[in-house]
Amino acid sequence: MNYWLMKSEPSAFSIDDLKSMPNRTEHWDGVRNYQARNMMRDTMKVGDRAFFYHSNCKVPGIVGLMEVVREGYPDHTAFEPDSKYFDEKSDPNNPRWYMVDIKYLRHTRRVISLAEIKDHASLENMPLVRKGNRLSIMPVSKNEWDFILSLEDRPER
DNA sequence: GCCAACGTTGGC
DNA sequence: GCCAACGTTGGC
Repeated sequence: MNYWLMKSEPSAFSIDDLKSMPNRTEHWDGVRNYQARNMMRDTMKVGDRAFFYHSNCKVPGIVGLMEVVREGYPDHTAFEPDSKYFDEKSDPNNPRWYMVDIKYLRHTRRVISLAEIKDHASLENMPLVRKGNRLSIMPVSKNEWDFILSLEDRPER
């Protein structure tokens, strides 16, 4: 099983939005970065787990857990002229952008903030805390996954 | 293939 | 709102 971290701005799509969807499931559309695209298209598998990360907000951090329930398939919003994710260069016969379907599992018992993640030496290799990294989807090692989950029941600092 | 200009991301 | 860092674009 692979582990991931997926960013979303809560003002656009939050973990509560995901939880409120039918079957608590939604497609993760709008990713327009090739590295992230490749991971969704080639690497993410049904059953993989992912952290839901709130970015560009008051307290950026990990807010919940999700599960991949459908593997990479073409992101149809790229073909819709009215979508904010429209990309005229994405040809339906040779789609440029892919997405996966993701299901809400639960909120973390508290927000694991970016500031806290930065404080732990065992998490220093996460792309999330590397300078200038802008990947919206990134792999998480099993050790990092387990360590972050262990933070949940430590008192908030 | 280089690189300047531009747009976006995202923390602060 | 600011701005550093990065990816993309397009002229040459």
